[in-house]
Amino acid sequence: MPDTGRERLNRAKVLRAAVELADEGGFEALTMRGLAARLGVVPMALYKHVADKRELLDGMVDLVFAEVELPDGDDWRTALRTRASSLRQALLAHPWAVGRMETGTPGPANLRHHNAVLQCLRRDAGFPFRMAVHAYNLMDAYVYGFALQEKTLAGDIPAEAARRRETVGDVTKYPYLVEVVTELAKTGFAFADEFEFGLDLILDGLGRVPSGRTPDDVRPGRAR
Amino acid sequence: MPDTGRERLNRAKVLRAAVELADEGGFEALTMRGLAARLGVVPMALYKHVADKRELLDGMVDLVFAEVELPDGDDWRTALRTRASSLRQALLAHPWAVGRMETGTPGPANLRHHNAVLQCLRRDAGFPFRMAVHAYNLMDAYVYGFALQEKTLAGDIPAEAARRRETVGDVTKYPYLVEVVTELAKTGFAFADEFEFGLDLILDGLGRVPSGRTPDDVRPGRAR
DNA sequence: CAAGCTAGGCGTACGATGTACACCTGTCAA
DNA sequence: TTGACAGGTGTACATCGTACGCCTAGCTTG
Repeated sequence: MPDTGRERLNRAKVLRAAVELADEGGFEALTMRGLAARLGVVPMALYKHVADKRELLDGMVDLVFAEVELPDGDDWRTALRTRASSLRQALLAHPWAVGRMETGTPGPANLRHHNAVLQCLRRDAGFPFRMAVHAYNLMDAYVYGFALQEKTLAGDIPAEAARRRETVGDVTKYPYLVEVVTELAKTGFAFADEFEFGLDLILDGLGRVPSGRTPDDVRPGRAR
Repeated sequence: MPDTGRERLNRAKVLRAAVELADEGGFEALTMRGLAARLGVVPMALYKHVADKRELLDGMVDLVFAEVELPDGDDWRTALRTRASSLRQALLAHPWAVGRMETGTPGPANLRHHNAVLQCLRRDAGFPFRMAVHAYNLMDAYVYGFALQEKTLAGDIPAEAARRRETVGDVTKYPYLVEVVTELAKTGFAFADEFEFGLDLILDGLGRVPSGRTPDDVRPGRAR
């Protein structure tokens, strides 16, 4: 008789536990066996709620999407800025999700999110279609890429840099690298500032491009 | 007697074969056993040339770095543009490397590359230190993020989009998403153009920021 | 209330993976 | 001639995802 004291499982509980597990131990800690253990259940029990590990991941990713603020109110630039920061925040809280947000089949939160961003670009910002696509791609590439760097460079840039001074070996061979390494070790490195610099530059650029007029394939500079 | 007809293995051959294997079959096809088979050798033979799989990957990544053009000659903007395009190209040819370029311990090609880019930013472009760091982070985040999108969205956006129309379900719920899906299915989607739009916008922004003067923490707009 | 359906647990088993460890054998230096 | 050693081999193990079948509590239905 399966101990009736414990509540029964359901999909939502499995997904939440999976997210917690991955948050705590990283992606490689997310194993069906480990997840089952955390839920006080035998591994195969999970497959009554999730088809396989890929589908599990899809569900987890959608939970992350659900955490991201939708662009709303304000003017479009601050709306976009807020959603970008929120997206970075979510990826920072769930590093295992970096590089997996757009894989697999999209869940409801995913769809809602993309629709909301597109609405902001088309309706609020008034970008012509092609321009909206450009803008969306640019911003997502930046945020995802930044999150990737932030994850792999793992926070402690100064420490990492110091440790790497030996790796560099012959100091005279890579003077500019050495400068970065020593300078950052001294002055530190704030990912948040770094992120905002790029985000502002991008939003400025998007604001500068003629929005309401040219219907197709606007390019900022580089006449060619 | 280990058949003397075949050449002996060495580290470089192992790395090259590993890259080929991953290029052809994707990252999950890169297994020690598969690699050994491709080299006509027993799995454990590889460990005479590579400490473990992580080190193997480090070596592979450095081969990719070696393929990336260094910024050189020209004015700094076209130099940076060239290296960014080249980096995207390399990541396109080796999708398994996306998200792994800055993990593990950096190899010689990696160090040389980063040093060269920093030299371009500091010496040629004349950016003050902090600004150079900002610029580098911004550009790498963009290129890496774009490569990530290009990899996960897997090329055939129109087909993908068409297939996804069913997934979206209630069309009235996500009108802007539907627009993108139908429109891209019709007009197609060129990653190359998309990439250049963002790259130009970023380079323009970097060119606009006062380079030679303010020594610290320059921000493009958004006075606060 | 009896019967039986079914959702949701459990146990066992299999193939794939990375790699530790011991062994074996040409090749070459002393 | 001999002995070290670089480099290939074979076996073995822990860990992973998951296929397949069983078992039972509790609800549905006559």
